Amino acid sequence: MGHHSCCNKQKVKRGLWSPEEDEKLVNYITTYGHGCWSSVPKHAGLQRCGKSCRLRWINYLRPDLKRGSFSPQEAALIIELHSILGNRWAQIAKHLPGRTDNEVKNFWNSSIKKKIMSQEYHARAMSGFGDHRHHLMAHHPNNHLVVEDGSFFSLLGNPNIILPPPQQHPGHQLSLPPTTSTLPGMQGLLHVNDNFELSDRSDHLTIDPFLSSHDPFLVFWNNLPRDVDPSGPIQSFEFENTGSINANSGFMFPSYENPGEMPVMPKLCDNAEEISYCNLTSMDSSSSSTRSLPTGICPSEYSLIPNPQMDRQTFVDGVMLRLSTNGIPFTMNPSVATTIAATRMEPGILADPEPPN
DNA sequence: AATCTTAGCAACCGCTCGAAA
DNA sequence: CTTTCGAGCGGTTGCTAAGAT
Repeated sequence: MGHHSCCNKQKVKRGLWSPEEDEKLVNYITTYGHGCWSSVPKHAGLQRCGKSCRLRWINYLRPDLKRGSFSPQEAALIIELHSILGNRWAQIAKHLPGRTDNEVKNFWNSSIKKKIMSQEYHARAMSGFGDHRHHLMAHHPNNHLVVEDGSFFSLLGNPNIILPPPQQHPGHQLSLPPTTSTLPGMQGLLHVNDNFELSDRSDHLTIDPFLSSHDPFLVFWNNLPRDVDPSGPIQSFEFENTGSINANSGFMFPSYENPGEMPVMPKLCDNAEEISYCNLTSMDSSSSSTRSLPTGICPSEYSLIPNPQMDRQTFVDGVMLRLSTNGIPFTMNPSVATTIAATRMEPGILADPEPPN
């Protein structure tokens, strides 16, 4: 088992880096940039291979690294992302500013992996390490939906929730399956009936934290009026106490008319006016109903890391996340709305369209 | 106190991918 | 089209320190 090809050409040092080596590498890269990594050790005066230099810089010397132990929020995010992305550490790390894929991988293998095996830890992680209940509150008449609670869970963690690109759906129509049981990763959601309950406040909904990672958005949808006209003017609605939420009474999770269609990232736009909508047609009961689902997310007030390569977009800071459905604005606390997820992203969905030549 | 075990972490290795020749 | 090379990724190894025996 020999060294990498770039390491065979010269005598290279291996093993831990000395402070002197670190200093040489930092001085060189901060002055000249890394350029071609294979030429870095020569120019920096290091007896290392370029690959080793690259790794040392990326995983340890980069100035934007966070260091230190992972916060509970980061741990919860890693768990959430891993449940969707699997061992794609680089993808996961992209959503953790200042963390490297190596760091996330080590943390997972040395810490989370074992703990998550136990049901107890799993429940704790999903509960957000804090308050044991999440709260969704709809404030009428301002039509603001506020998710209270500083803990983490995903808004759109369900890949099935992401809409196909509009160009593939001129009518923006999605059909919903009669049951969610066949949707991947949705097993737990069938228990939603048993764990959702309404508090004594008519506009106050309490969700069992163990299931809260499953899209509070859906709770919101389930309480949207059924007679919304997506083509009509902006209208208000009431978020009513309709009794217990019945997962069977309305649609839960959108599927795709064509299973081969790719889910896409919600469109990100610069202002609320650009938010667009899709209709969802429920076909799980004798009478169909149509609701409007926002396909646009307005991040104008927030620090968003846009990256076309990302599978998910992470909100880093911010006060409130302004969303809108069917022309009806509402806000969400981004400390809760940590991630907006999608399994795939179509080119051009995130970025502004190229101007015509 | 000595030895063994374990956890955490840094670094390495082999592989894939994409760009360039 | 094929080859080469660099960058990046995920799996794995190996070192060190702390804890257990």
